[in-house]
Amino acid sequence: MGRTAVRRDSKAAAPARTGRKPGAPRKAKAGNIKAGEASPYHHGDLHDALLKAAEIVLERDGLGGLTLRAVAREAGVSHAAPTHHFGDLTGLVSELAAIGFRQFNVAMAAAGAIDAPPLMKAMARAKAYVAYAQAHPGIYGLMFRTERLDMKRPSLHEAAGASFAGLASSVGVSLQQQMSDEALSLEQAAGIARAWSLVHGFTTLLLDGRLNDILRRLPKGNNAETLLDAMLRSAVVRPPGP
Amino acid sequence: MGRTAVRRDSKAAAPARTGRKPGAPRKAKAGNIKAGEASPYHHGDLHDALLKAAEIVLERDGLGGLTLRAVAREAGVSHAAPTHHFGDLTGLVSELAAIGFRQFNVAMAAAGAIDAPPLMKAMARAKAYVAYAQAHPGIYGLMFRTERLDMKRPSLHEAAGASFAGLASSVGVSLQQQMSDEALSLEQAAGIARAWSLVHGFTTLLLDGRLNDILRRLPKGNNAETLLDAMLRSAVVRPPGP
DNA sequence: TGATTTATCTTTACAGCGTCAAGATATCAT
DNA sequence: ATGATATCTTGACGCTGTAAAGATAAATCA
Repeated sequence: MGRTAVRRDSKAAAPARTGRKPGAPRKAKAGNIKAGEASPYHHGDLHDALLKAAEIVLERDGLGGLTLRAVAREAGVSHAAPTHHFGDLTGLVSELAAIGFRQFNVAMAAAGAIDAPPLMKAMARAKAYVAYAQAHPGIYGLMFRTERLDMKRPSLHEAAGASFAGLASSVGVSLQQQMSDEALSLEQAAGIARAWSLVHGFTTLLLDGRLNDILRRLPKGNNAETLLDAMLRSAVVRPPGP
Repeated sequence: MGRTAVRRDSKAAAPARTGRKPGAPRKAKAGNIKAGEASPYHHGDLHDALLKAAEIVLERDGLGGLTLRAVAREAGVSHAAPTHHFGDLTGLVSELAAIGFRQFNVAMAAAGAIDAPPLMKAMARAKAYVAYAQAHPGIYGLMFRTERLDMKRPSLHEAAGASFAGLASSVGVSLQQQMSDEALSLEQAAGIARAWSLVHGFTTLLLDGRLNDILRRLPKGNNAETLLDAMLRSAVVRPPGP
């Protein structure tokens, strides 16, 4: 009775969506929306469109601005549309993180493909690692924001696992040993932990602005990259010997 | 007009608060509430009580559960009470992070006070670093969740700066050089970045569960501590040479 | 002391959020 | 063609942060 509902959403949200009465003549074969047309009731490829919108929102408004409703607005659909495709916010965030891991894996594979002595290769990989994070700070942050992820999601679990495998193999742990769930020697494990901790720690500190004081006080001509270089040079990479 | 308000808060929130009509005989000198008494209108030391409540909520419900209203409920006050003391959620979170940095600084100072050769001291400090984070995972996470902090808050800025100073000095940068905002050599900066990245990276990976796979496959009798030990042993600590 | 100012806390209100349920619409299978 | 199913919208609810206004106690001052 005495309860007057108030509409709160979709104020100036999606353009050209209102005012289409039942029975509009939209056809639009799946996955092939003509540019410029008003959006049809069935989007066609909303799943991917939402993920792209999410990436835009994330890098534009930061993690705090990454909400289901903001993504829906960005994609021009109703606020509840994402639920159907991702279940909940954790689902969408997890899928976005999975995309990040896959992008990351591609970048790391490219960096590892060069022909160079082991030490040079290791440095190139480390630089590619940091470079990816700097190019996609929002996504990299997401990839390691465990409390907002569902690591059991197959796509995320797989992509993150591939990243880890790449890292391990670059430190000298054979792929065979990885797959078989075999035990690691303490030295092998330490090698993985050391390499990963060093580069991940540097990356997160850098992205979080925790190195700003250091960077500001560096000798002229230096920056985050040269600092990374110097840091890696000073961190001797020992081959995993017996 | 047709707008019926609905009460939504304080369902079974604070005990023994309702039913105290105007003119109750509470006196309670500031900062000295007798245990068991019903809470007075003026709490006396709500600022600290809220911070303690916040820490409880954080370690119990995680970062997602750390809300102004949850903290107010935990402290037994109205949902808007925290605003007066901290301005907004960022303010409260930042104060909590500042407390974390101060606790952390105490722990690190204790670890650095031992009498041992430099290498042993460095290892002891690193272990103390990780140990603090493991003992207070929620707070440690907060201390580095930059997007939720206001680093310009004096208390936080100061406490975080002290942490950094302690770190730098433990790597051989004189306090005098730090205070004077003097330039750092690339080697000095690399030394700081390397030590911090290594230990911070290990800590965050560990707390985020990213090392679980490694830990599970370690030889019998090993755990996160022995892995850290092995990692630090393999990371040669070079003295900051000229 | 008594009056007034100030600090502290509560109440009320509102918009944004995630999420569920129900309805509308388009595509697919038969 | 027709029924089933997938996709998307609408509406509602309780949660959140936060602003504004009211209530109460403490502090200050005459």
